Amino acid sequence: MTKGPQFEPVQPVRAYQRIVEQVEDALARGDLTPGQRLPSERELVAQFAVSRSTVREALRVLESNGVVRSRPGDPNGPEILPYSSSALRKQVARLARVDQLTLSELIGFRMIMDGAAIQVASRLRTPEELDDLEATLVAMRDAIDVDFAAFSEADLAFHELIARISRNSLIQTCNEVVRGVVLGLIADKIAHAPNSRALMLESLHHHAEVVDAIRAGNGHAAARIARQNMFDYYAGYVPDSEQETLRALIDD
Amino acid sequence: MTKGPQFEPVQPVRAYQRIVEQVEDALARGDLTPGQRLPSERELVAQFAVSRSTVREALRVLESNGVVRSRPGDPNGPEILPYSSSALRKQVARLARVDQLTLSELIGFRMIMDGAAIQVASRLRTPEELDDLEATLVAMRDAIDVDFAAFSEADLAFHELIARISRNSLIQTCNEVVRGVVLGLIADKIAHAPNSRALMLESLHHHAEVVDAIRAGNGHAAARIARQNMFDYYAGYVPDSEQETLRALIDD
DNA sequence: TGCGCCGACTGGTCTGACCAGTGGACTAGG
DNA sequence: CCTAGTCCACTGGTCAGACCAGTCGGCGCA
Repeated sequence: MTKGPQFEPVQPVRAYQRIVEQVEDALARGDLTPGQRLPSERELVAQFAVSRSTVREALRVLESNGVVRSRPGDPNGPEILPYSSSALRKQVARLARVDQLTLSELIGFRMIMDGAAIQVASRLRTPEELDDLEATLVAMRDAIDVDFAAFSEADLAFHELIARISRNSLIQTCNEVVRGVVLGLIADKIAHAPNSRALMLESLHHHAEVVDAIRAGNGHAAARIARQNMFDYYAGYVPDSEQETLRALIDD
Repeated sequence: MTKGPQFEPVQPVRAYQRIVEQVEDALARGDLTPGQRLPSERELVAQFAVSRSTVREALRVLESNGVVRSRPGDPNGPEILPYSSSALRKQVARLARVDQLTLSELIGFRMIMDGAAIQVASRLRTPEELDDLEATLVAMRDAIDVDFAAFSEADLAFHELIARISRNSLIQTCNEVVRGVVLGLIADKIAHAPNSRALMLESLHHHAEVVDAIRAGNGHAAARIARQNMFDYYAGYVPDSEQETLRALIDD
């Protein structure tokens, strides 16, 4: 090795950090499963042989990681949560706010991501899954008559299904997370747009075309339509100067 | 509205949570910028008019979100960190461990993601960026003679450049995060593989082909080669049963 | 000028206390 | 017997004050 020994900066391990590790390891090993309860804070004090402040600092870390949730007064201890994308979403939302991630980058990410997922899905889909997609279209149609929130939920179900068909739960999670952040930024504007209903109908139409293309096994076409749809749906909310960048993503 | 009023569960806002919000808002507004220091804990106690325990619980949350870092003995207060993907990576790593995300899903995600980024990049790249890519290839060649870690770093630079050319920092972050998690799982195995050097050479060769295809403006070919490369590079580390799923991702 | 000591800080941890909630057990009243 | 109300043990959230081991800047000594 030409570089010589690689020393890393040494830093003390905090007690609360070791508690966090122990809990997360227990979760990874399966000794702890979602729905179970952690002992109460005072009980943890005894088990870990540290002070309550230390236990609580560890719990705050676990809580912000989406691992547990504490509820005051609950006779059972903190609850072990099932994995949810909320912690990831928080990170991405922070990225968007603090790191100047623009709306057009978020949308561009979705266009790329969703297009790729649809392309993969159009090859892997089983006949049953095709039926499921059709069913989702019907649900979307019905939801239009309710309100935007309902339509949005049906749309989410569609994309979740696509991600599931692509056999990759990370895609599903990513899609869900970024979609959540995007909607958080502009859902109100869409919901109150005067042509909201027309937008929903057009989106539904595009979705149907996507499903047709998937049925035909034409992944390229399906992905292209999906990207076009997302562009039409969202592009109005990004500055004109950035619209061109997004438009460039439509064709592959 | 046909659904009636939608009540949301009301839950008390904790003091430490409001401190977290205040700090993150200040960051979002730009009142706080990376590199700056927060006041010391005892000073924050005075400013927020809460106890030190509360301040510390808030700091633990901020710390686990990658917003600040505390160092004992530091005469300056906690440091405001620039955004880094470390917090995101922690989430994805947890997802991988706890939520049974498989290695093949992580690799599949990268194949899809990176392929899409390369496809976009091959259209958007400027001549200068093409030169930068060539330069990265040279760096990779040199790094092979050093060790695997160096090669890995040069490879990271290549992918960062691709992501940057695709004009989307979220892609870059995602790529970096998932790449980090994958390497964390199998870097040792690759580094100590007997044919490690041959693998690196082959990978370099593929990268060169990708650059050629990008220069030619053939996004499809570039993406396909990149996916193939990633498959060759990593597939040996996933169970046979899952290799087929990955192989299906190579062609588009 | 250079070096080492010192002291004023830092964050990490601990102790012990109080409070407002929660929910189970217990009890009085139907 | 069952219900409704009370009570109480316990929860997590917060507080005040203390000690410790580090860190680092400045002062004074060689």
